[in-house]
Amino acid sequence: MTPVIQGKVRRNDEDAIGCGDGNTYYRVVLTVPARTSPASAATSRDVAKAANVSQALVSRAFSGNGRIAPETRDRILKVAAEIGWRPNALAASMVTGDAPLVSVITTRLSFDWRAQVLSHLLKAFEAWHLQPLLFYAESDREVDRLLAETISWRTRGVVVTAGVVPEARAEAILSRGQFLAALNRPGNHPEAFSIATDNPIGGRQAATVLLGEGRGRFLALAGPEDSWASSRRVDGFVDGLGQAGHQPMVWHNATMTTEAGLACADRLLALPPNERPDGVFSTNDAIALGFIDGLRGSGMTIPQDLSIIGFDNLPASSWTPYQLTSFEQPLDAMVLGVLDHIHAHQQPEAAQPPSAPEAHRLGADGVIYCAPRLVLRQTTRGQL
Amino acid sequence: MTPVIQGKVRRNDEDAIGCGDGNTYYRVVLTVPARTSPASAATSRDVAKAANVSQALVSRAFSGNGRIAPETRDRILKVAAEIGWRPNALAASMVTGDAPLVSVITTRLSFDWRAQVLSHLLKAFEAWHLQPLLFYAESDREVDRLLAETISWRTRGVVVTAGVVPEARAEAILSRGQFLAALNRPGNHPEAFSIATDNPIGGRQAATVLLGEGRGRFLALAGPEDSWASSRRVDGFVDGLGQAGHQPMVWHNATMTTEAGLACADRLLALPPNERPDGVFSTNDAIALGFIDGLRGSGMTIPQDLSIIGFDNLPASSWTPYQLTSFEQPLDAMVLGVLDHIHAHQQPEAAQPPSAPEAHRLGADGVIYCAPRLVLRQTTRGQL
DNA sequence: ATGAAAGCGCTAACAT
DNA sequence: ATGTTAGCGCTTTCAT
Repeated sequence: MTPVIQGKVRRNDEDAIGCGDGNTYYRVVLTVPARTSPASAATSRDVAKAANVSQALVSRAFSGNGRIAPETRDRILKVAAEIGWRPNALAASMVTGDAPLVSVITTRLSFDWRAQVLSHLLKAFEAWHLQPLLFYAESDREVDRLLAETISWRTRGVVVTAGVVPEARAEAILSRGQFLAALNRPGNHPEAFSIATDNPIGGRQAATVLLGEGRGRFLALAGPEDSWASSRRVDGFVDGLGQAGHQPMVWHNATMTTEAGLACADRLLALPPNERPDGVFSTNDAIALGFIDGLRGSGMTIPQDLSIIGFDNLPASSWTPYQLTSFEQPLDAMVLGVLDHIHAHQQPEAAQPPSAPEAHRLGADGVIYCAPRLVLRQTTRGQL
Repeated sequence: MTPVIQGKVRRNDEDAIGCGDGNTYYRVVLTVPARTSPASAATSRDVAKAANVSQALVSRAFSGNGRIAPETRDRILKVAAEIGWRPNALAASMVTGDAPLVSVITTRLSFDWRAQVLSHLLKAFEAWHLQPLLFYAESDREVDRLLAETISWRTRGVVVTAGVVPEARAEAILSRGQFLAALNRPGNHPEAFSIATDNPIGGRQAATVLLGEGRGRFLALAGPEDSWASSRRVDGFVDGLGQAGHQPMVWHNATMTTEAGLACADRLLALPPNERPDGVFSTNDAIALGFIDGLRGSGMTIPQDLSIIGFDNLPASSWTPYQLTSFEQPLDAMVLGVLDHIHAHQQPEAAQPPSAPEAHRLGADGVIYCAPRLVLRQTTRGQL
């Protein structure tokens, strides 16, 4: 079949746009005629009629619940396929009071860890026949509103990967029997599930590495002060250094981007050489990568003059010009943990220990902390 | 409120895991008691009872359809908020035969263009109060199956950002009145909406730039042969060079990753110096970035010995060590186009010209092509 | 301005 | 093994 546009194309010559590429573009309006028959959606009743059975049998043919003769089943399935009918999951959820739907709160998928999180989550949901309904928060302030909108869809629960969960909202969600799973942030409720990278440990390990190199002036490149993960990483770093009698400078950044990293490099270079830190821990890789770029051409060399450790282990961190020592977040373990929780929520009787194979500890705040994995590269010279 | 875990923590000492970080991790099993009341979900009837009105009024209070006294409305809204009730969108869709749901087919969100696409789409949906239901395809082979699963949810239509849409499937979707929007791929049906980057134009422009520099030996770093976008970019490149009497080598790669780019660099370096291409067009930035890294330390300098142009304009392409000349895909225009189509689909009578401000042309294949934007950086020395 | 009642497309309990 | 029936929680006529 050759796809042929059968609509009318309206081309306004006054809308011609030259692009300097030797081509002329037009604003084009394509009008495709609507289908003659608005396709009144088929129902199980239509299938039943066509297969000469009762409507209930159609339901049974697809669900597998209740008795049905195999040959009847096959006939129904064949007829349904011809008509192009599948059970309406929305209608089914009316009756059963449950749809295999999960709400997911996410935010801008920039060049960072978030896209990876979402990707892993989506893959896991697909594997478990859970349908993710996405709620996009442009800023953290919108998260609570989205959490509220979530309830219109009567999903099994909500996975939060952005912003903070207000206590009252957590209670509201849990009290209607939904699960609440917070990824890399506190759940703010005793019954919420929360799993996160062990940020303080990462910070402490970073301190250990830098101290082991004999560094003496330390700097933490942090995110916003209200960023939970970043703050915890700094806490651990401060802690680890403190035990050795050191204390780092902490530079906060409004955004955790490469641009912020470049600015931090400028700030460092503005210091008198003898006051410049030589042991830097960045609470994410994006800042660290920008920082490294900002130091290029300044005469400062890594790791001779300065060591730097990042967090996230982005793909770019292993690229030739960076070779950034970093922490890999235990993404698989965390996603596994979330799915374990969802299953346990669905079948409380069959509750089994979480299958996450990674090491983890339970914090006093109810958060399950999974250890990050240190990936040593060329921006440090130490061994653990 | 201090979050206090009230469940029992079971700690198996035999599961102790040392991590070499001075901490000991345990596999921890946390048992939180189930809520005493399984929270039988509230319904509009509960709200009605509490507000001393009929159930129908509750519906009117929220929908705004039908007459209702303002004070009654306020009372109902207040009561509903106390109870924590919101209209069940699934139930509503039963009656109205329509839910503000959109299916989105996506795939692995790796370090590439896809995360950006999804991010923009999600943001647009949020702005238009459309709820995206995500379908994740680990490989292109799964796309058709997901397309079929899509129909269980009676969404308004489906946006495809991965894989190919079989003609029969397109027809099945469209025949039930759903829209079908393909992003950066053909819709394979006259009534499907398809919008894509003008890949051939990009390829041709790349040729123009490289020819303008006086390059004489050309190479295209391509993706798999069945990649629609990559192939069209190569087509344009071959075309543009052909008009000047040149012909490039074309190296196909199974994956369009930095790793593939590194391998291509090795392949180039294995050629005798006088046979090496000096004008390279990569059909995506990831390959180009890997290629640049692969050339480091080889003695070949960019853009003296060799120019390279990528496609996608990834964030990393503007980083100091790369400064890659590239094409920015007209993402905003494409997403806008998709949303225009969805609106037109919903209200055919109010059909209005697409609001995408970018230049675009209508291909003979029914695809709306939006011009990419050339971003000149340091891996080329030419001017357009 | 409000209420009563029908019914969306299904599943599940019950009857045959 | 199959059919009949009663809803699920809403929106929407239609009455009052």
